[in-house]
Amino acid sequence: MAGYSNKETEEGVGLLSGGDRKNDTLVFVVPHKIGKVRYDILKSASEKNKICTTKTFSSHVTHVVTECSSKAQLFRLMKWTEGSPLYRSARYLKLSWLTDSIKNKSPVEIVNCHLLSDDELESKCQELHAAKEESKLVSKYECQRSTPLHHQNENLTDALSAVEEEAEILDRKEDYSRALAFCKAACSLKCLTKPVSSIQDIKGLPNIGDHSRDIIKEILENGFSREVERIKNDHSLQKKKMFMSIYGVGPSTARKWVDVLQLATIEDVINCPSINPRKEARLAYGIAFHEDLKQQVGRTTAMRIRDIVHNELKTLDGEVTVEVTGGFRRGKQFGHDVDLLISHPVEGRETGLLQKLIHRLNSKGLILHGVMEESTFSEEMLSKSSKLTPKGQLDHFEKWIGIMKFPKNLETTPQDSVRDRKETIKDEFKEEGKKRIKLDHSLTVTDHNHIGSGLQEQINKSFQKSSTSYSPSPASLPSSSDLSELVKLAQSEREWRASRVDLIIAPASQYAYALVGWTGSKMFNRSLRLYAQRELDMKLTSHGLFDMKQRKPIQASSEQEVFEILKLQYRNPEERNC
DNA sequence: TGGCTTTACG
DNA sequence: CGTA
DNA sequence: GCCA
Repeated sequence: MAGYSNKETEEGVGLLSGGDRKNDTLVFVVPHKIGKVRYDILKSASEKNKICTTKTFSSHVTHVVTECSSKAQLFRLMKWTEGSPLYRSARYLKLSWLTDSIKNKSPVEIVNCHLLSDDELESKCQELHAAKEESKLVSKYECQRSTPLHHQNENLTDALSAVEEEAEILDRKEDYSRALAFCKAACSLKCLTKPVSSIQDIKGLPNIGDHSRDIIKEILENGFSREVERIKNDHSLQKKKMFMSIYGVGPSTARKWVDVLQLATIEDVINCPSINPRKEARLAYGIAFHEDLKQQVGRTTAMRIRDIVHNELKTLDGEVTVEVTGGFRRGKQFGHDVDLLISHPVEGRETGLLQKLIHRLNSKGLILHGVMEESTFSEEMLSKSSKLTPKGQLDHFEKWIGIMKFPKNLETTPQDSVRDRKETIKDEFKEEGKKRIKLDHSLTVTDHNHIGSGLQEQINKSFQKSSTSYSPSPASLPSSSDLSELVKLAQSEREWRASRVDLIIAPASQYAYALVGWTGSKMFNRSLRLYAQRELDMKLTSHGLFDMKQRKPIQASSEQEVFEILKLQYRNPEERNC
């Protein structure tokens, strides 16, 4: 078929199929069903990408694109005759070929879904119907649905996320909620099992109103949204986004740096005399190690950090458990930080562990920077509306938020190691049932023992190899958080990579709730908590669940039990990627 | 038109 | 204000 | 912005 399209025209211009040379492509956009405004949008977008379009048919036309649903309909409309040699010379395609080409910035290869069907009756009707049925089944709360990490509508959710990000950075009060709205709209698309191909497909989806629908509609029709393109081309916004990727910088600081101080790069920040984060060490480390921290942590690295931490904990108490939570537990291959949930099967034996752990890690030179957070949590706080609860009488630390040094010589990522790990995790999920706690506290511990000891040897070797780069803090670290000192350290030859790590301690009684909370996603938790409050009159946190009617806390010993109490179908962590 | 998860810590 |  |  492709062979026939390689032919000579009157002017002797050789035409190749697939548009090997952009200049050879002339796209006839059939005006029927396409308004003037839309044609102008398509035309200017095409021209930007050096694709020529025309409103009139001629012998130079190489591609005919149309909104008509079949070739038969098109020929009837144009009053063409099927047999005419003139019309046979071009390819007959759906408009999606042009919009895909605009997205691709060059004519794309023609695939099956671009072809205009010959039949008037289409199987598409069926698809539409199925999609419509599906969207009716999308429930109101995100926590009632299965939301996989990868889905069928990433182009649309990316667009909505872009609008969401813009709202997050604007500093009007109502924008916070606008951002939430776009986030929810994207979530509704994430749980669909088929790509949205027509605006009909999103009829009945929750959380998609006028604005989101218009954005989706525009992308379906033209391949892009003018609002999203505007956001992508907003340089000031992009700078703020970049600054917000610094650990310790939020919307307010990013706005100040771009709008007031007129900074554009990390170098500008480092060299800006009016920025002196001496007071806030966290920010100084965030700026200095931005290169390290913006790079995503791989799954294998996350698991190794877990093993390192577990090894240290085992010297303190053999029964302690460590679980990787956060995005990795939901199946992500990369993450911006590593969340480790630490617990002990015996209630109370977890107290004081975190301090000792940090001390040990520090003495081995594995800690770059960190902040301990005290916990004042008590049962009454769940029920009490008043905020004044006196500080905990005991030194009780709930979490450590910091930056660890990960030895580069452990960074090797053999493929089978990755696969092994994935399977281990999957098995843990499968087993996760009635005997969750038991598994955590027996089988998994012994399982990791083996991996751990080999690792310990490697770490020990690293220490011997270069005692200077791993010498314990604070000896090798600048005593103050002087930014230029830290930048020097960050830019020096070092044998470790800085990684963001969160260590969280949970007593056995709170473990199930902590696991749900720290596994996320953030959106899943918001939805879960809103649902608990609205539908059950219960208050959910990462510490527990409180029944507001009975005025008493409700215990749970596994994630399954938490879902059960909340009258929700259980969702695997991989299904919580809202 | 009010509410949008949670809410303390550093 | 930023982080979880 | 979306919903009750």
